[in-house]
Amino acid sequence: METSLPKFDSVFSVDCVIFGFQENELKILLIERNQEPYKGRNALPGYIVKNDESIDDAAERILYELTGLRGLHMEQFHTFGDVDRHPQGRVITVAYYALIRIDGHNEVKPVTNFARSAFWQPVNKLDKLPYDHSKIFETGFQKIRRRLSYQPIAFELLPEKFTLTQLQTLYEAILNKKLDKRNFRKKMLSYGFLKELDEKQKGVSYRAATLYRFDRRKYNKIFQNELNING
Amino acid sequence: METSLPKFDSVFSVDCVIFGFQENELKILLIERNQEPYKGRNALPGYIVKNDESIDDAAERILYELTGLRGLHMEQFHTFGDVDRHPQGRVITVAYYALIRIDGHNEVKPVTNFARSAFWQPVNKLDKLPYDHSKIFETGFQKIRRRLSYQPIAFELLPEKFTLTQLQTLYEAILNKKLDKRNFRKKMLSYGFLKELDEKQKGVSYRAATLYRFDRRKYNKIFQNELNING
DNA sequence: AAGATAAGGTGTAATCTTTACACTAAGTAA
DNA sequence: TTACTTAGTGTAAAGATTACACCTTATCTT
Repeated sequence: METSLPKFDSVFSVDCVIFGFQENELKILLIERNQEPYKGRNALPGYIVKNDESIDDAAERILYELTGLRGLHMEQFHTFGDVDRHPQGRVITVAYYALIRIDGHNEVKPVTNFARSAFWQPVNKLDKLPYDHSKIFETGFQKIRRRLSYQPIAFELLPEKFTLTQLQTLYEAILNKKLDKRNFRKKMLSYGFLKELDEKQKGVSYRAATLYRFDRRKYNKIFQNELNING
Repeated sequence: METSLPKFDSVFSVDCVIFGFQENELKILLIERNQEPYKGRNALPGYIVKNDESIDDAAERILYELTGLRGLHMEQFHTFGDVDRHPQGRVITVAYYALIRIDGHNEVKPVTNFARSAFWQPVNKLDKLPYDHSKIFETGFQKIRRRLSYQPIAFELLPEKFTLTQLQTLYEAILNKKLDKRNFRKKMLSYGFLKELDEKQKGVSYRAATLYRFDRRKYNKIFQNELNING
């Protein structure tokens, strides 16, 4: 299958691990490939960096072309450069992650026809991915897990208004362990960047929980200080 | 100066930020370049990755060729890919750092003639470096600083036998702040991976301090657990 | 309307960690 | 012997983390 493909010398590409949270599950964004190799297989959104664009710019462009998502804050986390990681030749790939709120405003849909479709896949229902994409995903997952333990990045993933239980469920999904409800709430509220709203959850068949909103201004102030203390 | 140089299409390179500790100063390893561009200037050890080697392997080889150092544990920390970061064309560079004990067994000396010399330069006496090497250094420095705050990596930099004051001075150099002597000692000793020796510091004109040795076995055990707790 | 169901919401005591702080001890040099 | 310089040590207060269980409130069912 792969032998008839053209050989090229060396290129860089970008691969994206985009995390979202939907129906109480942590998910990542996959595309269905519409090109050989691995045509028809699901993979991380990724493509080749152009010669006249920085890798950061490439990451933005590629994510947009393959999924329609734009303007995310993406962060580089590792570069994968094994000789045989790509069947067509030497491809070194820079991996990025981002966290995004899945809502009505960001339907995912490829813009070019390199991808046939884009969709959210729960992280614990991931099949083996082509190339070394499974390894890339695992590395990225570890990075956000570690990062969550010193920076409350989870808000990026939640809707604008959320309940404390949703927040906790998300933490549990990322950290992969149960947390104590009272301690979790105490700690989160103690940060002071959660604003309690005069609104309750709707459409549940039990007692509705209070909604909260994330106050980015306060968060930045606190996080700034933390940086200064450590560095 | 740069216009007469050959243009190439796109390549990957590796740059190394190697930290050492000598005479109570934190230093990094620089080379004097023996090739255009920037011939005669001091720069980070770095060179082009071959087409048939992984970037990790390339990092090892390049460091050896330019400085004579071998077998270090190097860790990738960031990839720099701005379009114009290299005057001759598109060069994306993967940056690595390592921590090393400077002692009699690792004289630094280039093996190829791409570098005229290799030497240790105190981090707070660094001039502006060519390419974006200053930025690469800064990023690497930030990474080890952050890493030090959750993992006691400083031992890599010290001689086999060291005093607690040396250890503290090193911490202070990396974190760039004064630490409390009593609290520092209490904390370091509480980890349990420092072994007190029956030996004292020699050649000082004041009361000699007790020497300690780092117990890697115990350290690994503790660090393993920490990983499990957080992940 | 009463009862069942299901999640929401709350406080305290014990333990551990971190911080702040200052003097005596020991060795060398003059 | 004295002066100098760094080594080495303890404690109390404040803060953070952990473990733990019950009542409340809304909805749904009968």
